[in-house]
Amino acid sequence: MKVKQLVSKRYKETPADCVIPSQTLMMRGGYIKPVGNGIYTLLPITKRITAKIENIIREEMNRIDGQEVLFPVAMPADIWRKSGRYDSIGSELLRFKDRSGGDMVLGMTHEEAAVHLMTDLADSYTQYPFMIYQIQTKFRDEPRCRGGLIRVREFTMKDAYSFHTSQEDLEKYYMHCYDAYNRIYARCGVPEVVAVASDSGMMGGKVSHEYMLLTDIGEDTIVLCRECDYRANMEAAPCIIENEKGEIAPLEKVDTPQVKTIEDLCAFLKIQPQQTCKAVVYQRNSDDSLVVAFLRGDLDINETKLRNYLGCEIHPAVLTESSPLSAGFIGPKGLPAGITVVYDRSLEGIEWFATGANEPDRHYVGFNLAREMGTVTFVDVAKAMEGGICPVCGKKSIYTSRGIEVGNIFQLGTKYTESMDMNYVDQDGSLKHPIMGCYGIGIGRLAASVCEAHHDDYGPIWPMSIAPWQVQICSLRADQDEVRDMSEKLYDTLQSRGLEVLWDDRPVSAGVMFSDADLFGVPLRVIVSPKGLKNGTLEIASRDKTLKENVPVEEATEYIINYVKDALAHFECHI
RNA sequence: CGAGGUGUAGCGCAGUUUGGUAGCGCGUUUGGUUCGGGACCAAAAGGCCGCGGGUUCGAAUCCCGCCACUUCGACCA
Repeated sequence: MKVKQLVSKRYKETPADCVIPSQTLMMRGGYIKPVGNGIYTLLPITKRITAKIENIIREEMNRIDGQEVLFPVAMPADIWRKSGRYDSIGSELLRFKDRSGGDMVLGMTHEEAAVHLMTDLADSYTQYPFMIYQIQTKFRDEPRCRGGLIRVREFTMKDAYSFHTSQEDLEKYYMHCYDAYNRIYARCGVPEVVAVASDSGMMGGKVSHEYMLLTDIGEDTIVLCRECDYRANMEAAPCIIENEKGEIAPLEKVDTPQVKTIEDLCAFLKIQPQQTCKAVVYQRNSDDSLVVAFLRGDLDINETKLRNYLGCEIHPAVLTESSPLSAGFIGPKGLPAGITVVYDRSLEGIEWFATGANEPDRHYVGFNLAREMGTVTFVDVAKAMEGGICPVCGKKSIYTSRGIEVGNIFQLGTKYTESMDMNYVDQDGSLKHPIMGCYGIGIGRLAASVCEAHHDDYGPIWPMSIAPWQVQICSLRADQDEVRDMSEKLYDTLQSRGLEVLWDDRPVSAGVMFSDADLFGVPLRVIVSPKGLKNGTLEIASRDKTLKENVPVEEATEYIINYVKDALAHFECHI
């Protein structure tokens, strides 16, 4: 491909509203063009990258016996009604009507389609296990898109669904998939992507992992241990801390005028946040009934864990004048009836703390939960915190990091096969629901994440395995016959040897050519110039700046081919 | 859904306060000079100033309504 023919345009200036490096560079480099909110056209350069990512994924899915299929994007609502998700999922599921008024949806995930397909096809235990996957467009009407390809509404995803006749078999396969995913990220040039335990959310099921690229611009918070390899999403991480019991003292009600926050309370009483108990108030979405969660004052509530414990959807409460609760002065003792109360286990064993007295401008001090409230049930609903105790190794070595989720794997169980009534006949003649797993990777997000992980100020630095081209030829002064002839010969030879070559023979200044090359991010660059040819050499340089060498013309071809081959072999890829 | 911001040439922006010929830089086209890190000179093309209504002799500018995009938050396999 010649640069002058490439459908693409590079920009010197950063487009407005770019917030992360990959977005800036992909916009400046002519990789993507926004069409609407969270909707992008991928230009040829991006398509070349994503095609390679898809091929790597395909190889790895096939290696674990996956079979590629293609589900529809637009589906009749019926199968989504059958699973129950037509009603349970919010407006991120795009619903519309066809010409005859029938309800339709755009696929945001394909569990329903997978079960629909397999219901007829896998009716005997002898056919299990198996996995089907597809690489296809998803549409999710996200409320908030962000960061170029990092969070969009329409995107390409590899989604896979496995079916099993036992939990053991699912778990065995799940581990194969776990390993396959690690191989995929390594082969795409981001071995730093790590699997973390996660909350399975609306997907149902128990065990799940998210694959995270740890980076400051990530949207998720990851909890990690400095001493062992424990890693979990904040949503799923248990909060384990040590309590100072405190001295037992009589319960005392004190005036605390206008002291509404933990910070105010600590300043007012001259105590530490760990000596307080804070209340967080939610309402159930279904009937707006109140839920109060109490936790140690220095901790934050983990809504996901609270939601899971309650088993229903909730939202932060709106406390008005007429509310039975005194905002800022809520405590365990003397709460009005009819309110669900949840005690976080961070309160367990504290014998002295300050908390609200459920009347304006009053707090209790010397509160002893066991004494005041009797035996209560403690639940884990707080966010894990820096310096907390690792649930695996038990050391106080927990820290947090941000991450981009570039894939996930779930043990689904029978949620969909039950709701959609998919059965098989088992060995003993009984009807059973297959057990499912599902496994997703966002292709565009992965491409952007690789850019996020590997770039400099001037552009992306693509790994050889997914680079849009393997070699770029920069012809400085292509108007001179020697340069043009040498370049063309090299271009033809390399291509005939199976390499992917981008050739820039435009009559532009060296600065423009190099700046554009930086934005293309092609791993290996060959510079053909009058200066070099005078010495009988070509300059060969790597985009990552680890290589810069003048190679004699007659050796250049083999040098380049060997370099590319070696680099590809590192990723288990080949010409 | 909440709070902000922005819509002016392909891209980045000024102009709006105080109404009076629509501008600048980059990019594009043509000619010339340059030539190893975003060169220079000269000429040129390119705009329903987001949309609709209103005020006015006159609106990019003031008023009303709408739309879109966007940032932060809420939300999210």
